[in-house]
Amino acid sequence: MTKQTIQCPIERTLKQISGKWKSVIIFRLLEHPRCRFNELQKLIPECSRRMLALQLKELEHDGLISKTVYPVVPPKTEYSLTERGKKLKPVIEGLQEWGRIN
Amino acid sequence: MTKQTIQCPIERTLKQISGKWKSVIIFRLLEHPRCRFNELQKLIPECSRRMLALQLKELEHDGLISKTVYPVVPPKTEYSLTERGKKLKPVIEGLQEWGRIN
DNA sequence: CGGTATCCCGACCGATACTG
DNA sequence: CAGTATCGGTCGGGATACCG
Repeated sequence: MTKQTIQCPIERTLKQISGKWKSVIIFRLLEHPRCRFNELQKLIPECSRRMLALQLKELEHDGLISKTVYPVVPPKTEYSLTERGKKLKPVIEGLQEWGRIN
Repeated sequence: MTKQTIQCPIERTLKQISGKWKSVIIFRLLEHPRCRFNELQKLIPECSRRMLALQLKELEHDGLISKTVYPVVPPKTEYSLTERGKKLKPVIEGLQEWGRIN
């Protein structure tokens, strides 16, 4: 879990999106709503299965994404952004844009 | 120095602003241009002198802030945002705003 | 398929002391 | 005033193996 020593809003936000893969996961989920675990893996190949699971868990805990588990065999899950998570769109795009031109 | 394994623009940006105190330093410099070392310390009291120096050095290295050293005794330095750093304003404000209402 | 469990190393960061 | 040096603890995250 994220270490918590939050002072100001900007840090609150960064804590929630600055895990190693979180921002990329959110970014991917913005373009690909409702992704399965393996789909996310393919979209972010450098991220290990372990880390993907960890980051997804934290994002879910922070209420940025939600997880749907279908009780089937083999297992099937789907991840999507919550309303709260979707509100990050302009922020994520701002980060993306600044990084692109700088 | 920041570990570098950059894939996409959004991560480039986060690498540069998500050090423990970087975002706050930038935020402070947006409202208080041209800050001395001790002034920043007072603005961010929870940040140790050591960490402040480290973070400032990385921000300078990444071209987000610039440092002016006045050759006087006792020493006097001033930190301010570069043009590149100032362009982060909307991004930082976006982070701030999202954190404030969420 | 969608995860956990375990081991382990290096980066991050606090505390403290020293310096030009 | 504006830093640097050193030590040491914590923890993020990689590699690998296992599971329902």
